[in-house]
Amino acid sequence: MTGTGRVGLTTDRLVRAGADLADEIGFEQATPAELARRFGVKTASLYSHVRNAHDLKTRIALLALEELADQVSAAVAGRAGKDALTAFANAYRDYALKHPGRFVAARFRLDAETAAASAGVRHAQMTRAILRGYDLAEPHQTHAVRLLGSVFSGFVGLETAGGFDHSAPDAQASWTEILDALDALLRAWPGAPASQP
Amino acid sequence: MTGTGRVGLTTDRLVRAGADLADEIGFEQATPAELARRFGVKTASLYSHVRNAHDLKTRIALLALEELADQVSAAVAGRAGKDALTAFANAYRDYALKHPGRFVAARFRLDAETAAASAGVRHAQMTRAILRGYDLAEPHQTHAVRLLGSVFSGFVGLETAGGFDHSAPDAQASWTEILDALDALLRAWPGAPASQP
DNA sequence: TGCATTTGCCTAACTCGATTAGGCAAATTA
DNA sequence: TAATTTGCCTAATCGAGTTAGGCAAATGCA
Repeated sequence: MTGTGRVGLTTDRLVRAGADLADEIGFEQATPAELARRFGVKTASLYSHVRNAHDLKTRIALLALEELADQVSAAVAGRAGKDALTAFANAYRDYALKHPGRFVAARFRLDAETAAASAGVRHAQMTRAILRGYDLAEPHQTHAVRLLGSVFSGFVGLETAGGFDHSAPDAQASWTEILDALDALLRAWPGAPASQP
Repeated sequence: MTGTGRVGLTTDRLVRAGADLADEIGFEQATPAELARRFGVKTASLYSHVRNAHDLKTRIALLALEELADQVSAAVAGRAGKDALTAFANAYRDYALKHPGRFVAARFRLDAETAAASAGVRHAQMTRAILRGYDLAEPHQTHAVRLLGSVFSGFVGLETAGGFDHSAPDAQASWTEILDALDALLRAWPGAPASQP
């Protein structure tokens, strides 16, 4: 803002500020131009730290995936069964509600190799870990993993998009009951043996 | 493309072409500039038919919602119970896979009044109609509606984003089993009375 | 401490998309 | 055929993204 010499730009600072920006004004609006404005710097100055606009978004996405994986991982640690399921789901949803821009970023389309090196794989691993508390053999386990991913991403996506805004009851009530339902479903997954020794 | 006089632009033709464009190159890339190029026309010429870029996207979204509601409604007609559930889900998913750009458009954030006047309300009604075949009193019914919406939108969203691309088994297998699971879940929704006269 | 080198941000310049205002010719109507 | 409407164009502005090259501050080294 003040025209004072160097501001101390860094790829990392840009990405972090970009993520904050995304939370404030939306991931799509988190552009190099706006970011430069925030730093009191000319847009061109960003280009020594970030390759281009797409690169910036990719880095924000990777940061969000990382943060989200950390939160979920911390929440799930030491829990099992429904307890773990709930902790996972709530950590995921809470992150999305607290960081809507980052959440959108986490769903940004990454090219295959970037995705493979991202924290997205930790998400998959953690989802699978949740199912350790239930009795699901393959391929049922994979199907269940995908169901959980679908429900979480779908519900939170709809919620953050305002999909539940103009109807009762509030989203929280549905969320709680849906987690109960998912737990019941996982314990009695059709086609999988009910473990009854 | 040929500089021949008038091309016959219409709001309707623009929106329809815009939807096709979205399916080909992505909803975000379905811009006035690209659309004008397709019609062999200057960008400025679109502005007598469409207010601006946002208006264009809104209209594409409304078209997609309408089409999707029509497809789903046709598929569900005359069916009940699991049959209806499956028909609904498959119509929804098939539409998304065949029209990825339109599907993204259907999830475009509309302002409240536009949304209220859109075919989005038909979607909500139809989802609720599915549950007629199951025995769910309020508020369970609403929670179940939201679960279904979450699963469908979540699964298809992940699938079209390539989320299931690099793992076995294929998405279709999971989809089928997830529908089985949802049916079972709806028939034994926790907290709701199992209708056993 | 002084100099050389790196490096960070700037200016300048270009391209392209969105948008508005106003013009001219084709289509429509009478 | 004359009058009017209407459709697409030209011209022009603004802002975003991006690249190339410059100058000064920071840093490294003697």
